[in-house]
Amino acid sequence: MTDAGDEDRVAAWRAVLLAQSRALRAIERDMEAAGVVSLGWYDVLLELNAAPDRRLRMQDLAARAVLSRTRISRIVTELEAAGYVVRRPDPDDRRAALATITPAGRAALKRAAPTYLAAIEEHFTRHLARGAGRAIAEGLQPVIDAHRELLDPRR
Amino acid sequence: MTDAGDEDRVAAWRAVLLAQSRALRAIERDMEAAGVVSLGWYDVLLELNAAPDRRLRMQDLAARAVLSRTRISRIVTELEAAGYVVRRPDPDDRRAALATITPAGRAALKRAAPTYLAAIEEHFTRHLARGAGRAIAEGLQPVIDAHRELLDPRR
DNA sequence: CAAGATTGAGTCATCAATCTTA
DNA sequence: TAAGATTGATGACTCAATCTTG
Repeated sequence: MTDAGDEDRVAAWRAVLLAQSRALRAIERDMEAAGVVSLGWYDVLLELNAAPDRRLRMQDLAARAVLSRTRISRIVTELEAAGYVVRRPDPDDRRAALATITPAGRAALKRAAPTYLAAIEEHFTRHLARGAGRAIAEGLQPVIDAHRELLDPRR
Repeated sequence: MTDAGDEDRVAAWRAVLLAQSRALRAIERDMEAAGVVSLGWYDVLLELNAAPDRRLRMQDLAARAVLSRTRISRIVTELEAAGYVVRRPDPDDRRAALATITPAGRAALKRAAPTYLAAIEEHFTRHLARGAGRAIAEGLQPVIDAHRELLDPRR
């Protein structure tokens, strides 16, 4: 059953799984406690804010964020109700919907940013040894890229 | 709003988040397609199998696996119905429940192991550069340990 | 009254089906 | 007929309340 050699080969995977699930819970708790937008909302607002013209098609949003296509749809509906985003059909391809962040959305993002950054520092970054952050980010990038191509070959 | 310095400090976190969510989905799909136990079940069976006497209290199971205390309770109930685990009160402390893996459970674990290992290789490990696996595992360990202590100071 | 565990009720996320436009 | 997106139904997960034993 999973001998020592196997264990070695899955160690990095299990470390990612454990570190992520532990830190994520803690970060979400902090954001909830601070009364700022949830992590899901934050991620969507962050990507929209960074996008050209501050807007993105649903699909591109899903590819960038850590969320499924359907989940994006639901979250954008919530964000729209909160006034943080507007959704309009893409004039170039009327099947597509463009989500655009509003000034209120940018304000909410700005309010949440300090909590978000502090929580990541407290529950994740703070524990990393010198250089480990870069090694992790660069080490994992090929994994992320490989799956991005699978999802969306044109990128 | 999140300037370049901030981005650097959260890069490792976002990489972990993205790599985990992408790879996890793919691994779960493979296990589902192969008709073997789910990742949740696998994790519990794996920990039980590795434990002294092949058994663990619910709480210790939750601390080791990537699952909450309540979720463990639910999964153990399912595993028990499948005949993969038995649950008995701990004779030393009758408040506690001990979950023990059965021979059928070990067989299920053994059947799932090749798919599990192959999926991790295919969707995660394969993409890592030489040495990156170890750097990631060792780099993240302090994060995991920090949260373990928070959950359970005696360990 | 605290610790270990389970359960009822509610929330969140996903799949498959659907709607609309290309 | 396919691509983009949304939604209805369902299953997974979590919180708080509860039960039992220390």
